[in-house]
Amino acid sequence: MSSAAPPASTGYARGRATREEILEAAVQLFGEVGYRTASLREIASRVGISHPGLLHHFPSKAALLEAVLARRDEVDSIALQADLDAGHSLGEAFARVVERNVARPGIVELFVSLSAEATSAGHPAHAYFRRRYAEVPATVRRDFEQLRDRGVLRPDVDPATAARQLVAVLDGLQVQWLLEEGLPPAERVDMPAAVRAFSASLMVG
Amino acid sequence: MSSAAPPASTGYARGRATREEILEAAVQLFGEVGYRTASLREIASRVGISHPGLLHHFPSKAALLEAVLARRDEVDSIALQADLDAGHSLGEAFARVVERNVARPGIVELFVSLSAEATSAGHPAHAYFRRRYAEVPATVRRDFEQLRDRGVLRPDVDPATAARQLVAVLDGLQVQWLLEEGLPPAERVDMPAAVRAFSASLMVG
DNA sequence: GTCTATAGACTGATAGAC
DNA sequence: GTCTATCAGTCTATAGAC
Repeated sequence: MSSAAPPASTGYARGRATREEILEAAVQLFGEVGYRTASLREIASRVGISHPGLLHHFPSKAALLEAVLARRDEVDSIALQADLDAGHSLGEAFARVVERNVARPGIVELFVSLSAEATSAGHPAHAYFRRRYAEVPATVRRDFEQLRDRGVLRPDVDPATAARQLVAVLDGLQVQWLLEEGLPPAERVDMPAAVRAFSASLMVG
Repeated sequence: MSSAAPPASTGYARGRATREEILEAAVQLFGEVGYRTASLREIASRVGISHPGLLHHFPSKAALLEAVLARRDEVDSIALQADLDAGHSLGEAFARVVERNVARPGIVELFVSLSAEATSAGHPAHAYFRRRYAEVPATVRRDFEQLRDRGVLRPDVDPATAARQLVAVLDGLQVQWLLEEGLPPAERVDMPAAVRAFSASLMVG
């Protein structure tokens, strides 16, 4: 499958490959300039097709955004679940998500740009991010409640507050990290280390 | 001065009033949809003039953005300094900044939108936010170092790491808070309380 | 100081050929 | 599945009248 196979009469294999390329280019450009400022023409030209060609695969710009978010969710949740299944704590699993993202700055840019943009009510990703920010801190809170019951969480730490703080630290560090682009690595935030340090500061001993 | 005075032959007083109105409307719209998506026509129409009328006061869109940022810096730094002069700790002064911002959601939206947008190298506020994110954590770090020397900071807390975390918590909570708009207040993050809780968790006993 | 008119460029989406 | 051509809308900025 894939690669340089000539377009078959079905056109199917070529179509699949292009769909992936489009999603990849869209992640990149949405990250660079945000959803609203990104143009279908620019995304299309980056994968070597015209913008009506792109619209054959995704019927509208908003549909393309939905597909981008659905794909990120799929990839991330599989990797996260694998880390949890391997016995890592939730905090450590988060740190490993960050570790992977540091290697793919486009993903970090995507979520920083989109979460800020989607803050406004009319944005096509508004509902997505509202759901995400309702669910993620709640999941972390439940995890912290279990840790508290097992005596692992520091007794003076409130699970709900700490969950919010962990998510906030994650998001806030990404902005700092992006704005330090080009600095010598030693002067940039070490995001995975910072996340681990914060998690550790919530636990006993 | 100000108010319903008829346009004098100098046109000066009227001009000053309009400049303030434009800046206010720009803060609002830049916050709502970001700098790039905001249009001069929309800002102009919100203050009841045409867009060439607006461009008489600010020669370009980027100049308008600069003026908005300069004005926010002025207002915020005066208020922050007043709190410090009144004997409040830096952490408490930050919490009070947040307290004021909660009453003016447009300001929170402005900084969340712009800091995310300005992450990309070509953005007209890129240099501004790079400077800001180099200076603010450094100032907090110096403050924490003094607290450590006076035995107020918990001995296991690293000033530099904690400074970064405090700034990150501030930024991250703003995103959470904006995405919880419309929820009953009890379910929304209490940002000032969360900032105070985080600051307190860094101090001894 | 504010306006109308306009230049010149870009946008998302559609029609229809191949 | 991809193209060219095009529609109807948007944008920043400028020219020039009043």
